[in-house]
Amino acid sequence: MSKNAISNSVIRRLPRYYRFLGELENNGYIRISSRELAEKMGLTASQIRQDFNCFGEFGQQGYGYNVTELKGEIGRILGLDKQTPMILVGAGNLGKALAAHIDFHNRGFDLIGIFDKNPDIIGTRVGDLPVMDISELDEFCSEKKPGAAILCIPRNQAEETAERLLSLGVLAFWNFSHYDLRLSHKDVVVENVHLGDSLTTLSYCLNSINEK
Amino acid sequence: MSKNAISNSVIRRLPRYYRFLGELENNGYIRISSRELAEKMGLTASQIRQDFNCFGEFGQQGYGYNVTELKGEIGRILGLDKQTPMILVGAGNLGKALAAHIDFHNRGFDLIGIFDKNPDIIGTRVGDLPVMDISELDEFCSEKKPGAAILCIPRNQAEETAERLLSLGVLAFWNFSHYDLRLSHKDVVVENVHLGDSLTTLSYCLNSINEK
DNA sequence: TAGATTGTTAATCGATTAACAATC
DNA sequence: TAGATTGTTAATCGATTAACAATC
Repeated sequence: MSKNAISNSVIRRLPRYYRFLGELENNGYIRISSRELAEKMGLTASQIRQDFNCFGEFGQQGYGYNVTELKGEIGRILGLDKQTPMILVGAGNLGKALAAHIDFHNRGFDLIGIFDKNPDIIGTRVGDLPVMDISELDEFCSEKKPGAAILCIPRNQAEETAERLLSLGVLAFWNFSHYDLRLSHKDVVVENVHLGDSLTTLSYCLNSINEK
Repeated sequence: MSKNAISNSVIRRLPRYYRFLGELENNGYIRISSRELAEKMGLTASQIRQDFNCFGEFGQQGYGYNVTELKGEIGRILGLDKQTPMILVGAGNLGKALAAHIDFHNRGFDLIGIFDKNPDIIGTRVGDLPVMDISELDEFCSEKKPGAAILCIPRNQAEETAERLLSLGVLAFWNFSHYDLRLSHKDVVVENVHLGDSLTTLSYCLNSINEK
């Protein structure tokens, strides 16, 4: 569908477009111009038009963009019109919070299994899913074929677990372990989330305003 | 301390440098060259030297960088040599997970208070802090003067709560509510975290490899 | 039709990479 | 001293912004 290679900067803005268009839709907007959207999002109209034109022509001269239609297009570009089965490995505080907090279905995924190795956690429920023993992982994957996994496990288990999941056919990782997963395998998709780095950035910014 | 305006791209890399240098230190490294560090981090040696030179001269020709010394310098740049008192507003799943999961002290902050408005949560403990009633917020802030806050509250309460905290002297926000905080106040520091956007990006990347 | 706004090309700006003199 | 590697300037590359013809 995409024309050429899409730059990372553009990709990172797509979910935000999708989010804003959803809000506009909820607020009853039927159409919006690039100029108006730019103002709301803190971007330039040029950039918005350039971004959209990576994927096609979604607007109409003299009119602008139809909000619902554009949201639909971007949703399809993001792959939100279908759901990839996903599992969670590591049901500690953070894992449970994500399982409960995230609207997986609207993000292109379906959370179908949760695993941990702690006997105190195994058997408890998170939402409507039971936490399973990590020893059941192989069997579960053979049967249910999850294409993606959330890693909420300690740093030192991340690489080993990732390798195991790869061999079981998992292609994509949402990785919260403090480890920069850059697996040698090609065609593996990783989104590393470093919450600590995010907070550290806040520290930098807070301190640099104090200096002025 | 900083020479000129530092670009956002550089700022975003600083926490990652800090993290890698910590690892190197733990693994017994005494010195490292930009070339070697670049290889480990997946950057170029040029970029690393450019980045560091925004802040000063931390290396030595013919030798490279002393790991501990460089880590110390970057830590100071990031403001990690002191801790800003911080509060958490919203002690649901995600709030509790962050309170338990994040090494605040090593990120330049000190978590000193947790607030919620749900009576079922008020009074429970998260780590060694009790969850306080949000009605005690004003008094607490007047006394303890937190400079930063984590917002783990629903979207529709984010702006109002942020305004209230601002009036109480809070300068910086680590914002997990699904709302792009861009407050009109100047000198307000915000780090918006959109976990949903991160997962959506994973969806895009997963789907684009499938197309090839 | 006239006005508005897109899609797209050209110009600018900023970030990354390459090169090399300085120096440990 | 010779070798290594920085700090820094210059060259390249890519992303953002400006401009405008196309067209609804």
